[in-house]
Amino acid sequence: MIDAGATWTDERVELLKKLWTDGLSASQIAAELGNVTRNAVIGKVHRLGLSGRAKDARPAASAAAARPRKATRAPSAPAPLPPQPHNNNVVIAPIALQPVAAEPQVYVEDDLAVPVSERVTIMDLRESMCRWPMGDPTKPEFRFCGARSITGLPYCTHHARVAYQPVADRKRDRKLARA
DNA sequence: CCCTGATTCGC
DNA sequence: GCGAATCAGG
Repeated sequence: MIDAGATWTDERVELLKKLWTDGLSASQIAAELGNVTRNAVIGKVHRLGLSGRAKDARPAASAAAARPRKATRAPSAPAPLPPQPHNNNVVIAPIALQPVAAEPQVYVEDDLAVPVSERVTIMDLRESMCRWPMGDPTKPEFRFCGARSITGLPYCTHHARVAYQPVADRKRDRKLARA
C-alpha cells in the first residue's frame, strides 16, 4: 500500500459520501474505509457539509437540541445560535410510539434480515438481549431474537423498528469487522 | 453496556 | 483540515 489510508484521498472521500448517503452508520463506514475511527468519519462528514444525511427536512429539530455549550473542554466560543426556522412539512406521522402489541407472541416470520446467529431460548435470554419472539411460543423450538438490544428497550435495533413503526424498511447489515 | 450522530477545540 | 474527547440520546 502506498498510502496507509490515513488520509482523505478523493477516492476515500467519495466512498465516504456514497456510504453515508446510502445510510450506513459512521462506524460502519469507518470499518469499511479502514484506518479511521467513526469520529474521523463524522468529522469529515460535517466538514463536507453533508450531515443530516438525506432526511426529509430535519433542520433545527435535533440540531437545535444539540448542545449549545458545554464542551467541558475549554470555554472559548460563545457559540451563537442562529435563529432556527421551524420545519414546514415533516410529517413523520405520530403514528404509534408504542409496540403493536404489549405481549407480542404470534408474529409471523417478520423478515429475512433477522440475524439467526444469536437466537436463544428464554433460558439464555439476558437483559441486554432482544426479546423479539420467533416461532410458536408453545413449541419447544421457540426462540427469542437474542441480538443485542437497545439499552432501555426490549428489542434490538432491527426489531425495535419493526415493533415501533408500521413500516420501516431499512436494510443494513452489521458487518463491522472489529479487531 | 451496546450503539448512534453532533459538537467543540487542540493540534 | 483533522479527529479525539465529549456529549446527548436510542
